Amino acid sequence: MDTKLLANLLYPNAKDVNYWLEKYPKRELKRGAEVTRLAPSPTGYLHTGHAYSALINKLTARKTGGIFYLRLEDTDQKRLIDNAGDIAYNMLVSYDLSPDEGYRGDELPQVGNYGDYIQSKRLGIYQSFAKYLVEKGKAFPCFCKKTEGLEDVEERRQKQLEETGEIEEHDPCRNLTLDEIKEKLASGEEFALKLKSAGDPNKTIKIVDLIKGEREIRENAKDIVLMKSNGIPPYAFAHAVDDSLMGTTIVVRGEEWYPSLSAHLEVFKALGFKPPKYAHTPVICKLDENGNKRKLSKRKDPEADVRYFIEEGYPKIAVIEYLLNLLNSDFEIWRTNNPTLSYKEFPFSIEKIGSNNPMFDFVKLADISKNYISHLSADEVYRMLAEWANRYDVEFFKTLTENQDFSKAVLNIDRDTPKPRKDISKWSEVKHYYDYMFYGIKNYELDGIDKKKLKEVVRAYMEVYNAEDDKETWFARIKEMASTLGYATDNKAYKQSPENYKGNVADVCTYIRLALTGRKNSPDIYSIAKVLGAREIQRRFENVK
RNA sequence: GCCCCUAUGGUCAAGCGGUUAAGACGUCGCCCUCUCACGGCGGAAUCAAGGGUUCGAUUCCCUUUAGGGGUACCA
Repeated sequence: MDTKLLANLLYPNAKDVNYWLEKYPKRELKRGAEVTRLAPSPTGYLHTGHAYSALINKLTARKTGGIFYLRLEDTDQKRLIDNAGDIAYNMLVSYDLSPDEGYRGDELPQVGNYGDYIQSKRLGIYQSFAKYLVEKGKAFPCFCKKTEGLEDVEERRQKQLEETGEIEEHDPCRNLTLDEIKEKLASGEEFALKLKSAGDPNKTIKIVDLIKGEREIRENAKDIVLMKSNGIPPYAFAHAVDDSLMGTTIVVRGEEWYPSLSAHLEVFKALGFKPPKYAHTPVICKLDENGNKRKLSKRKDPEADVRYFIEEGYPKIAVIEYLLNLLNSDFEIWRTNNPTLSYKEFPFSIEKIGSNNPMFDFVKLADISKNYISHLSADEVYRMLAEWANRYDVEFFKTLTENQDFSKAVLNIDRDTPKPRKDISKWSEVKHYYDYMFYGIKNYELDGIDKKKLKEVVRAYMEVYNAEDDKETWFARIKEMASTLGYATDNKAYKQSPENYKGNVADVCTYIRLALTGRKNSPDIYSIAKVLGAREIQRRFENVK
């Protein structure tokens, strides 16, 4: 068969591949520098798994002095969603995972010399390489009726299995003669371009996966589709062409790609390109209703969308550190040893990524987040909280910003100490946590409380309260008052013979706390009183008395 | 069905032929304490099962089981 003729027949207008090869010369980078990329499909949101990959990519590029770029894989027209590219880019930026190169949202121009970074804008490039493969006799047109989605394929495969007992991997159209092809073309039949696989499934090839290590996989033998009949390449071909031309050195992708690796490798080989290194990452899972592990799913799990964490008000760094902890489990040890360093200083290693699919753990996330927040200053907390509230709780934002000093004072309670409180894990919790500070007391937690004693204590305390007291005199005063009312001021004495007392000083404090906050538990009441101020305190006492 | 991946406490996991099997979260108890947190101390809890290989297996091999993924003109 005259493949040159065929190639011209199929792609009469395609440029020679050398045009592109010259346009996109090899990157000049220092030794060891890795070029990584995130290549999401713009389908409406950025998956938590994307953030996870992006982190690996970004850290690897930074560590080696390389480049991390963003490419949009919009080759499936059925699933495209408006603005999805923007969403993806903005999410990366907001998590401090901005790409160094590539697509930057619909507003900003792309950066880098290897664009376009949107696949649908690269059709000419794919055509050239498709034509090249035809010329080399490594690809052929297939005129079979195209299938529409998974059901069709399953049906066809099932039928094939029943008829022949096995699934034919080589496509019958690879045997079409030039005349037959010409005829079909002339009658206007659409064609898909398929790889004429030269692989032998009984042979294996050795590969090295950065995460899985050395492996042997079967050679590909499937005549996979290189160009769909609509002229757009599917993932496999676009991947090989783009990552070669763009100079990607490490492809980080989910483990779900691992089974198709041999096919991808064959495409690289056919193209005459050296394949990149691969890192197939574990997939983040969760436990479903039936107790089974399963992949985080966009439809069922809100946490599959990274925007969820922002909406809930988890600090971005906390989310990143949680992910990092999943990636390299020694991160935690490093973190405790280096409590003030940025996670960016952590010696991240792709090889240390485990191969188990981790379960997403909100409790752990909350813990990391609480630790992170506890180390922030009141100013920082205020800033981040206000930023969050401004978008997600406007009413609270108003309250918060109406009196900045007061808000900051509230947020500073038990904060500026060697052992700061760790009780806030996300911004959406704060309003409820401190509602008695911002909104007054709606209702009192009175179950199990002796109201007579409560009133008695509050009345007595009103008499002796002095807003000028420092903490020690403040407490001394409470003790004194407690004592005259018949409460124990010494815990041990109280424990030994509780019958001699009305209660102990802890109970007295509980009454005061109740009057001040409406709650039985709260941060330090001395600080709370200070922040509330003398007038407000009097008011609150009056309410209870 | 076929192919691939994975398997250490409830969760995340160190480990890479000989260990009292780290650590973190959670959980439980105690201490500290004006409550709650924080902090400190301590406890309970793990090598999926069965075969090999070996002087010796959590570690290497096989089988089973379980879970995940793939088997698309989706990525």
